[in-house]
Amino acid sequence: MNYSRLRAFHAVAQHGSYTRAAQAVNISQPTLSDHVKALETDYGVKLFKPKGRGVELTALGARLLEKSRSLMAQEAAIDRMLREAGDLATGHLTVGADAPHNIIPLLSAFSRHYPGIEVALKTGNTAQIQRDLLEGRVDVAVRSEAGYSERLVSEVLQRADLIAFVSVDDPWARKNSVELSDLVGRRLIVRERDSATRTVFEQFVYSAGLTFSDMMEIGSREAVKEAVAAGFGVGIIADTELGQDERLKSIAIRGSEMEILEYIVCLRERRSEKVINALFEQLDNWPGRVI
Amino acid sequence: MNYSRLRAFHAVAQHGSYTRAAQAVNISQPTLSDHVKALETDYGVKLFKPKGRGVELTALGARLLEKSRSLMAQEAAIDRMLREAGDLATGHLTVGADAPHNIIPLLSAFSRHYPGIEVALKTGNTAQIQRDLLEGRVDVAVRSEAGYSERLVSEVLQRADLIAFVSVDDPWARKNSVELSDLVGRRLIVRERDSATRTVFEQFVYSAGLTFSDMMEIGSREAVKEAVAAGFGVGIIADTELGQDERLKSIAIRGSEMEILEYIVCLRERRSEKVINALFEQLDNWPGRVI
DNA sequence: CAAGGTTACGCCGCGCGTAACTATA
DNA sequence: TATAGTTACGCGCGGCGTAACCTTG
Repeated sequence: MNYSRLRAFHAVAQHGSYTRAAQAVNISQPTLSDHVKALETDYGVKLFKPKGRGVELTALGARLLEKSRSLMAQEAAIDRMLREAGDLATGHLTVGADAPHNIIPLLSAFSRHYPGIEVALKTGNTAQIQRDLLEGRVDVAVRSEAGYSERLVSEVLQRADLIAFVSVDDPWARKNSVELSDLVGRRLIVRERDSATRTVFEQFVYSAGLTFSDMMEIGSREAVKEAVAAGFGVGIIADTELGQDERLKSIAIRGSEMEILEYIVCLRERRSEKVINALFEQLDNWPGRVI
Repeated sequence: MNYSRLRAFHAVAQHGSYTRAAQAVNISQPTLSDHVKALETDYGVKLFKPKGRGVELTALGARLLEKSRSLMAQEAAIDRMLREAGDLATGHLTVGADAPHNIIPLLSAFSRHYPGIEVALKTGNTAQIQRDLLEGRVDVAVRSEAGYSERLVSEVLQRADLIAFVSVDDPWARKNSVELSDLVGRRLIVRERDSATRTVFEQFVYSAGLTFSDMMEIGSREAVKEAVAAGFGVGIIADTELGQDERLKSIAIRGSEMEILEYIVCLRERRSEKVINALFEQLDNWPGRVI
């Protein structure tokens, strides 16, 4: 008796369709098909029969579903018990982040608070992090958009505004703020497409009906700062990310609030795990949290 | 929740020791240790505590054992249901044999009787077959000795006697029987050591206090026959294996009944599986069976 | 032709064993 | 010193996804 196979059967039986089950449990449909077939040939039984262009349970399949329900319930009970029993004296927490910047102080505090928990931080682009999260390779993720999926829950980690910044040698170095439209004449230094900063910025630019002809695209936050410091043009960045750099001067952008949000996200079904819950609690009590 | 890990915990908890559990479930002890540790660190809990030079359950471990017992019972119930539901209209049966000779007619009849069952025959030496059987790569095995292990059950497939045989041109070709001691002066053609035939033969020779100086060892049944047909000497073989060969004459060996048994063996816990049971029933009703 | 299921195939990680190491009586 | 458990490490199979194919309304 192989549990992967039984789980596959269970999912298909409960959803009444391979396709829907595959979506629901986030496993490819051919895999489910394989597993169910393996179950059937191993025991020499028939669990589903074709119906229309879908499938339906055989009598035996229906009996099996009853039993598998009860088994899954048992499993859930065990899982719940163990999760509730965890004392946070030991364990591990793996965080995935596309931009590790804002999460680090939180993790450092968390780690001090729960010294027995091994904390790991995994970086990657947003898509990688998303997959890692769905497939359990990370416990929580830090991302710039809230969860798309029904399967995810999130809380705001940080709220920031996009600002412009220039070199202290720049003619604008004396300004404290500009209009979005003022940027049109300048060369802009921005992050690559599909970075959170860039996405938000372009969205605002678009809704303001503006276009910029002279944009320089640079692949990392640090490199953007260096380029601006070297006088290449006006940088765009989240205010929290600018840091203290003597060579740079920040400039607010009036009128449009270019808000950029960062979320901490986890799978809904794992939200209640002791370690994950502890992290969210840490966040709720976070003095440095700007909302 | 990972079932391998839970099973590992269950085994260790029930047997009260990693070592004993490892023997009982036929999994190496480090593997069990790994799995239990993974369970513990994943949930941040402690399930066993050291005691003397063994381990004992923690309070949480004891609670988990209760639940895991119930889950294992559920599993067994599902397994039983599916096994009993099998209708032998489809499925598969893999047989391992060191000497495929005697099993083939049985399998052929079985296959005719249950055309939906895919029958496969896997050959190999006795040790390989033994491992395949214990690790589930074959459903049943055909072997010359009954199961050593408590975990195996067996039935006699065939009972045969060792006989001598010579070329029809041999001076002995007119004899119908000889004494074991008569063989001393002749060159004997035998199978390799650790073949069933050889093992039984040597055992009888030893207990009769005889020694043979002129033995020719040949690596296959067919090659032995060819060598004897070519006049190299006197062959030793199971009577059922001689077949019809115009060039050969069989000669009984008087006095000592050199009996050689072949068993069909399976894991005790799988004896009741529909397909396996059907094979044993086929054997019980086997007209060609010589006992 | 579109929606759903199956077959074919290749990759990767988990589960496993072996061997070396550590600890306890 | 012997027995029980842990750590280290490498291998192979099973679980998985992608892509192509088949089937039914």
